[in-house]
Amino acid sequence: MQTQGRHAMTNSSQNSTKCSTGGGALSCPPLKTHPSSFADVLQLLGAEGADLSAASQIPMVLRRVHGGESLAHEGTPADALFFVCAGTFKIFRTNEDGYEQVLAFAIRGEVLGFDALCMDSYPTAVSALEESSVYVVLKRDVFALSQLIPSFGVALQRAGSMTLTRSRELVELLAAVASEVKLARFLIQLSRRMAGCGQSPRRFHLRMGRREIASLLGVAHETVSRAFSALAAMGMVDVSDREVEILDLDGLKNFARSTRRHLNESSESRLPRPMVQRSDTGRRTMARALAA
Amino acid sequence: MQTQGRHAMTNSSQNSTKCSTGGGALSCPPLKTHPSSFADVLQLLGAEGADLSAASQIPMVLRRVHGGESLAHEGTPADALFFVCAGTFKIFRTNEDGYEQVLAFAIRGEVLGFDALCMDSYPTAVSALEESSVYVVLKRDVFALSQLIPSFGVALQRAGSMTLTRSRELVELLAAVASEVKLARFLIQLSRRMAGCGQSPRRFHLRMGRREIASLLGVAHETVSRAFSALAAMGMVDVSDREVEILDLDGLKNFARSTRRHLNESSESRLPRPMVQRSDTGRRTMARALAA
DNA sequence: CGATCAGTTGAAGGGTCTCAACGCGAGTGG
DNA sequence: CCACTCGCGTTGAGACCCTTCAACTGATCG
Repeated sequence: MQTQGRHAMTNSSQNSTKCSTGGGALSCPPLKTHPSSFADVLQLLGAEGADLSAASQIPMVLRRVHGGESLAHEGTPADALFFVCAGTFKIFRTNEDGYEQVLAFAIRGEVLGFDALCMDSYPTAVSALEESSVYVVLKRDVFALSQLIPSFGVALQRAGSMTLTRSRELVELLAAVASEVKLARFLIQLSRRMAGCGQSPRRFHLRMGRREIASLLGVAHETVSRAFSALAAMGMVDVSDREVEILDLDGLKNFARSTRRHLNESSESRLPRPMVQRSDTGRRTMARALAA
Repeated sequence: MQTQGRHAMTNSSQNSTKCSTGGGALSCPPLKTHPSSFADVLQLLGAEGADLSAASQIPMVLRRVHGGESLAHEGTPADALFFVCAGTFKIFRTNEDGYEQVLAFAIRGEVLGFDALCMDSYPTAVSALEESSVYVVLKRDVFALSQLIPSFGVALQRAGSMTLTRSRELVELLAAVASEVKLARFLIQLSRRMAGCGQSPRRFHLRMGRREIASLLGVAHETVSRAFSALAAMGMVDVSDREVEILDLDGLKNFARSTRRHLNESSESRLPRPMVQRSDTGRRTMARALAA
């Protein structure tokens, strides 16, 4: 689907700060109230249903979020937690220079605002990249909810733990590789997450622009563009604007293993490496060789 | 204190994989058992004491960890959660090439193994950088403990949230700056965390080596060394091996604000920068000018 | 005391940033 | 309807920061 042209999402995924509501997390029209919402959230987070008749007085609404709309603003009072039901979100911070640093992308099943549990205001901003929906839980209700529905507390812990794992994977991605390898790892992570949501792991539509990917990966957006071209020239992927198809997943995974130092300081190397030769970095050579 | 020479911690902070216990988190001699341990942990995490007489059958021990010893190995079954009571830890992953990617450092008050809550085996390894101690809580007891001592569950959530916030700050650090700025931001974060533990925010002893800092920051260790020299030449810090003194915290913070693009896509620049001239990137110029 | 390792510094090369130009699509308003 | 504007994505060219290799110092340890 989505056979529309190049910038189909342009009008909705532009610079945020548009039609955001800011405060008042429950101020949007609730499409659904609490009879089965708890069950939905628990299923969303991968937990088994339990005695969820207890918490009938605690509000939990499904909120619809338009593309470009903000769920949370950096520095504003943090009153709610969100569970992504559908759509895509970006988590970011805005520098005082105006530079937008993307910290993560979130899709179905993930929790938003978990980093605000330990403080009074949101440390990061959240905005939707497309038409999305989230379950809203007020922070002041989290404790009671965890008491009344124990599996909710467990599921919340698991979701937070998962978010931390994702963030650590991102650190690993950012810290020690060349730009094409960064992009390859990013695509693999994305592919895994899409598969976890029942989507195709080989072919998907990027909800974010090149600039946002570049911000996440810590490179210039031109470099992301060049990296896409390089991966395509290597036959790993097929890219047409935001439509991505992974042609050679094994090759991509193998390429994503490239490290910065091809010969590192571990003296007694556990696995001897016979194929790397001196006087050549190896990674760029590998890319060029495969591209030729 | 610690007037010893350059590599005082060498024998204890060397390559890990030494006297690690691996499995069996409770297999070390417990120095203390549960009467007041819960109160200690709650205070450690910044929560107020509560009805902690309920959970007298749940084991919670204070485990001593020697420098270089591992608390968790990547991929081994995850059975426990740890709360740092004293000392310093590094969280890292080892690439199949043997390259050690540091993901975070942890000090007093932080939780270790939170990312393992959502899976069966530890996704990251943890080892001590110095003589340290942690409270050990078995994963299978976390649920019961949260039920019996509600403030424990809240404190655990807060600790996880804090860890996620730290990880996001690290992503921000890694993603978009030059090496000296990276180091400056790293030092500022470290300073803040030291202050949070009651230590001096201006003068402290680095528990980790240049290679480990370099791995965290995603640069070569020589670059870290040069960045230290550059910050010292700018008069920001005074560095003698692992002893660091921050001389000009305001200047350091100001310098840490430097972004990659000195003229970014925000049209109306709020702070005009008069000293940068064309045909020069500006950040290196700034460093050299201050160093001269 | 030789070996080893952490840390520093220098020199050369290359990958990335930055600036620039171009094509393209969408929205706007004449 | 169509020029116009705007933003996204791509590609090229030059400058430069970082990586890599190398050598050196100093300290620890067997």
